[in-house]
Amino acid sequence: MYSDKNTLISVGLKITPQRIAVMEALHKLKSHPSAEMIISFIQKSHPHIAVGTIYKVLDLFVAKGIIRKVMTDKGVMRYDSVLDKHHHLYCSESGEIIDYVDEELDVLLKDYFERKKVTGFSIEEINLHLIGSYNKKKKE
Amino acid sequence: MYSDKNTLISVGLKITPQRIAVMEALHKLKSHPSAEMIISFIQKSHPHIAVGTIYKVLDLFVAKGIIRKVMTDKGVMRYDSVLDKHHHLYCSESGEIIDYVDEELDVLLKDYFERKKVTGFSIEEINLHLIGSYNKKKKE
DNA sequence: TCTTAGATAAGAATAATTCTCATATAAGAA
DNA sequence: TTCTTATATGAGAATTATTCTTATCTAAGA
Repeated sequence: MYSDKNTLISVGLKITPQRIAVMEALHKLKSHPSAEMIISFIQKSHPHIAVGTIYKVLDLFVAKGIIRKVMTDKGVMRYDSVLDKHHHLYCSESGEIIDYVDEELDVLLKDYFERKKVTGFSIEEINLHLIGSYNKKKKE
Repeated sequence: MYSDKNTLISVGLKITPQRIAVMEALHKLKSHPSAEMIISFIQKSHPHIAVGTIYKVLDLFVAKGIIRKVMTDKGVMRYDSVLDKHHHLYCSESGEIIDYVDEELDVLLKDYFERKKVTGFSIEEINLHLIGSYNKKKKE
């Protein structure tokens, strides 16, 4: 797997301490962190890195395809450093967002949309969002 | 189908002109409007309704289950007045969000997750988000 | 018509993100 | 190794989006 520096080089970006710090934060905060979580994390070890810089670097990484923005209905930006095809579990209790990977599911959805052909709409991506909660099994 | 007033009454809310205006806006702006779109729409005909009131009424409607928040990766709140089970098409060009309804898809997903049983995670809702674009067919 | 619990207006406050521009610096050239 | 310069960053102001506060208004039951 690429190192952080190699990733930057591979997309034509200069290696700066601030960018390395952001990438580290994204990898260590595994749970699709919000901008605020990333900022807090970074400022613990790099208190001099400006908030504006972090936002700018995050936007740059999204633009370069190094990370992706995550959909939420909370009105805050969250980020995903895992680029491989996956879906998300949204814990309605904790707010946690967990990756869900299953190739069978991907095939199922792909087949369905090849059959169904949503008229006039060219599909680029299919994301499944599962809302639920951990552990407390509903007794239905 | 319920009228706006009946909807309010059915969830124990008083009928106020501001609430009626918000409901009208939600029904007329069919495309999962952002808070800003709703505010702009309402202030054309009700310039005296305060922005804070609109936000408060929207939150109240979400809390009462009259409308729902829509997931986006844009960091702004958008709302959905259609409560029936459906999925969304996200147009990556226009930003438009369109409802997608297909019972077969719902059955497919339900069956899949009954077989798969995501360990320790109690599913409340399954939402499919299709990202793509209209009309310009990709020549693959 | 009166009463009052709850709703709203207005704008201040907060939170999240973007912008500006002087200064710093990564990295290629010499 | 030093120099150069195109690009990056810091700092905080500005903007945008949303929430809070509280005096006043009002929906609807009595």
